[in-house]
Amino acid sequence: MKKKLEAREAARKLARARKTETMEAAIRKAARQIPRGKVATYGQVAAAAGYPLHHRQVVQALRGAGGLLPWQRVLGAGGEIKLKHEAGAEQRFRLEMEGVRFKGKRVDMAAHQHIFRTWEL
DNA sequence: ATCCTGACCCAAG
DNA sequence: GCTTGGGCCAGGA
Repeated sequence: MKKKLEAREAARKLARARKTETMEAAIRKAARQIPRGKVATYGQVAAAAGYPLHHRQVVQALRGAGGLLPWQRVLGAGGEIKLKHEAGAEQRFRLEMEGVRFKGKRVDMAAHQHIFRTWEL
């Protein structure tokens, strides 16, 4: 009885997990395309992954994947770093190490914005 | 099912 | 530059 319910619950959970995994995988794939010295916005990464309007999930994906991704190359609209305090300082530091130049508080997007290759979608 | 939250985005004033 | 309001979406309590 109870066992059956548990099994069903587990299956449901798995299906959900796999679904989101696909989306996150696509997002990670897109994020990985950003080369050193280049950057992209959350919205662009989401769109490049095939999920426009899912900029928020990009955050989830980046947080989850942790150090396996060039998370520092993903910025908010206008080239703004959206992280706070220490994390934000580290992101800026990492980018500067890659040669990314800042215009005040924002990244010089005109010079460093990565153009995603549409045929890789 | 509802409510809240988040490394968001954008147009207005 | 600023704040405000509205829109978007998935995940967790």
